[in-house]
Amino acid sequence: MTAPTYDPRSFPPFAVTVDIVVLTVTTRLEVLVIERGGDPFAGSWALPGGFVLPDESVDAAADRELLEETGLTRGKLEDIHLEQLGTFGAVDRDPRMRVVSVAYLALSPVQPQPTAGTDAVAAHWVPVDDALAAPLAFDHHQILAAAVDRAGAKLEYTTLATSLAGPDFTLGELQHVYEAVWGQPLDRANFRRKVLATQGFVVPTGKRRTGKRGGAPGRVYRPGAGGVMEPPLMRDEVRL
Amino acid sequence: MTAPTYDPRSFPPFAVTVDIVVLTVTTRLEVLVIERGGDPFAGSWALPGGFVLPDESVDAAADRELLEETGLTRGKLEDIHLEQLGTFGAVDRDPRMRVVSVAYLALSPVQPQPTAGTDAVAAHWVPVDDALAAPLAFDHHQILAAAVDRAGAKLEYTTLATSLAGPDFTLGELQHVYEAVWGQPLDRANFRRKVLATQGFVVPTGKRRTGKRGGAPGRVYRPGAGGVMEPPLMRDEVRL
DNA sequence: AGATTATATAGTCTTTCTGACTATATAGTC
DNA sequence: GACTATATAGTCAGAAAGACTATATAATCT
Repeated sequence: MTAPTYDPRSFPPFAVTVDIVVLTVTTRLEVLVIERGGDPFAGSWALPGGFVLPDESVDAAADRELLEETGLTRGKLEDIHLEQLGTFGAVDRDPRMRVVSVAYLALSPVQPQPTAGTDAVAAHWVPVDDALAAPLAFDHHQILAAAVDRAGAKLEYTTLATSLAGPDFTLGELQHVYEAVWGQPLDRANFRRKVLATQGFVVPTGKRRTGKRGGAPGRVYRPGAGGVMEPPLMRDEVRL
Repeated sequence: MTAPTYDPRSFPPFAVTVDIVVLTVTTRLEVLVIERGGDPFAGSWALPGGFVLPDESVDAAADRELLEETGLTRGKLEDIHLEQLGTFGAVDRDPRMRVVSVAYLALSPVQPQPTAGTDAVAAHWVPVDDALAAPLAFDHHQILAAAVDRAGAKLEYTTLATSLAGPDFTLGELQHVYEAVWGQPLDRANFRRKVLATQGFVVPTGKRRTGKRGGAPGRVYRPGAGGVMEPPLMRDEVRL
């Protein structure tokens, strides 16, 4: 090994940060970004995030940052799916110093007014397509792309879409989540059949709700307990 | 944010390491472990790994460690699948200092005699079941369990099993890879049908090979170019 | 040598699931 | 009141999987 003995007194010091891709679905798939105030990448969009503190785990840092950026209280936070996405550790990903960033994917059923961080930058929701087309700071384009890929893949074999569809939803709204994330239309009848046949996907509430543009009022469901769909719900192709 | 402004001159310093779960299939699923020489966890098994150096990316560190531990040359390394598994960042995962470890999963078609590291510890292959039953150092039990889960899941929807089956293999040997990773028997005829029907899974070499215990000589295949299986090849249940 | 055992390969049949499609009811909008 | 959007129920053909049978080949046991 090039590194000598595992010695507590001599190791290369790194900064470790967390970056969070918070996705939500309105009419389209959107992501929470902040506008950078200072250099480098001043004025560019970036993902919310920050340093991991010495006395907190990396996962706890992600929890904390999500809370701080979205202003969500602890109780509501439990409704937000948060999972580790991957770690990005290129040597020159931050021009100032050596930073290793652990990226997280969060799925929010609501779009809270984001809180501007203490570094006084604006935070807001933007369509994912716009964010991917814009020049993002650091390697955040790569991170965002990975997050969208992961989200799309997870909708195939888990019931995670309910995490994006709100506290309750009609099957039409749930279908819209799939179509927004996958960027492709689905057959309504077949989608219904699959969702209703999957144990633990949705739970009927007994209520009905009418959409904005008319149409018959659909039954309202809550997220079920289930996790894995087997066999999966599949899309045509994976968009690259 | 609790952390003040993103300031290059004041950040909490972390040690960043990589840990590698190298899996292979012989008669069973096996993992490469090292025997720790010094404290903490002296005498315990641990995953191979080491510090990320200041001038290399995290991915490059994983490449390097794999090379050093297995003694594989660059050319052969290309045959070994290596992917990031996840990052483990609990506050007290190393009793000596704050260490964040990026874990990798490697799938080796061969079992090279492992090289003892410069820290003079023995490295050897052990059955995964034994490793999971033994008291592993640090949080390596958790990492190994995550690796086995990931490997099992990936065999379902990718053609990655060929990375574990050797440079060439019969369908019986490929089936044995699945059975070793999943810990469950598969129907031979149905397995053949699925593999041969999946584009890019295997490529016939035209040769035949006889096993150790007799039986008709099977056709020998090479890994195909394909990546994703759709629909996936499924097992009965996910073992937890 | 012949029986036994292990493996490889081809094929059948039934059930399940999907994709494509039709029909009908309900609610808002032009 | 016609039109449009949505919700829900249902049909039908094809694809795929699970369970199973049959047959051929090679090593090993007796």
